Amino acid sequence: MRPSGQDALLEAARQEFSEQGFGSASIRAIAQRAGMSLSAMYHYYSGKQELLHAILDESLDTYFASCARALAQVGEEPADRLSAVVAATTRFRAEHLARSNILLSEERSLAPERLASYSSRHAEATNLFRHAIDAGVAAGIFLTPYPDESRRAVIAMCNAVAQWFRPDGPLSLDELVDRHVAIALTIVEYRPQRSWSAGRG
Amino acid sequence: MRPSGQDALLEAARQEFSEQGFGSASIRAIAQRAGMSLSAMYHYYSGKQELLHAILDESLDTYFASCARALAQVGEEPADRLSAVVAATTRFRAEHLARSNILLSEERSLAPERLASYSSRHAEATNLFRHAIDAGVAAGIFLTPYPDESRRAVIAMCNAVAQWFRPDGPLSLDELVDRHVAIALTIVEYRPQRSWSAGRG
DNA sequence: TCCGTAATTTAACGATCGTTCGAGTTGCCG
DNA sequence: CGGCAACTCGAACGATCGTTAAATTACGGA
Repeated sequence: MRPSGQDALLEAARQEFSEQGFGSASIRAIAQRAGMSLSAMYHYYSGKQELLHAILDESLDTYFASCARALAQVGEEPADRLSAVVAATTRFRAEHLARSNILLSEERSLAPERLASYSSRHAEATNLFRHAIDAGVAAGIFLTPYPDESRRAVIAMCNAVAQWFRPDGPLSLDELVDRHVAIALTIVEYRPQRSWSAGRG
Repeated sequence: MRPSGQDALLEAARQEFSEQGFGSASIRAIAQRAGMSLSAMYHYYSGKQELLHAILDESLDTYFASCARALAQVGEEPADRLSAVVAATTRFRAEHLARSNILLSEERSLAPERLASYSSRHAEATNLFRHAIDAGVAAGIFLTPYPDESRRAVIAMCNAVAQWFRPDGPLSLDELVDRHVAIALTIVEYRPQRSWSAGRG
């Protein structure tokens, strides 16, 4: 069976917002792309803004779930946690190009009331990187003198995937993820220690 | 004396396009911001598209001039050339936030006819990084196993500056440039050699 | 069967958009 | 002074925008 009205609508809106930008996208084009009339759309969402809000919310849910799944499979070692977050973020950017493009460029189109909650969740995502990197620096296994700039560099590397990656490109996603993890560990200047668990206290 | 009509118009358009996005920006708001009537604007530019084209063109001119100036002050050593390009790009992003935001997000708003020439110049900018990095890898002083992904990571780090940097922030621009250069050399895994000039041939 | 709710339709509203037109003003050059 | 070009203006055009209203169909439970 084909996707229900809601799903088809969100998918159509994702494509339009991602391709044209929120301001240039037309809700008539979205409805047509979803195979329904303009008014049918208003039965599900009360307007263009709520459509954007729904997309951003659902996209963040998907992203956080992906990060949580990756983090659940590793221990407390900062290198493993950073690797997990880098891998999850790179994979999300590549597998959800439209979602990522909207997340990364349409924050300005959010109504002021909704911007606060979005910014809060955005900061929460940044903290996933921050905690892993700061923990590694504190433990002496990440030698970078610039934890903040390193974090921004790692995040920027992952985010940029949404701008250039194409599924049919020469590089497989699995290979890209491995390379991004390696580069991220290079950026923070990861130097493994013999025993992590014994190093505490 | 205050800026002439053209300059005031371009500055106003930069602000509006950067804040609202090309699609959402109104040429009426731009004209008002520039202190002239709507029709006066059409005396200088034949439409919204040409306004965007003029901004992108002038921004790229400024960027390339900045890169050329930086490269003219260094020799042929790949590390120096990469450092120069990273410094010039980081500085440009920070000093021209509006220009950078438009350059990095409004390519999709360009008319198809003009997109070709823009993409060509954009690729030329990428090549500044590519040549420096590939030369270093070929010379054996950049040890990164992933020159392409390293290049994308370095460029992404520089580009991201336009999204978070604020002139009144805690970090001075000079200090940020130094850190970005250091991180870029870390990403490509720069290992200095005793004598570069003797290593040729 | 009847009722109520969901789902979907066509039509239209007011607003704003990019663009154009025609006339008016300014200022320089001969 | 006359005239031409650069410049500026208010008003309007047609199109499209987001949104709303009224009316009709589909359908599940009492």
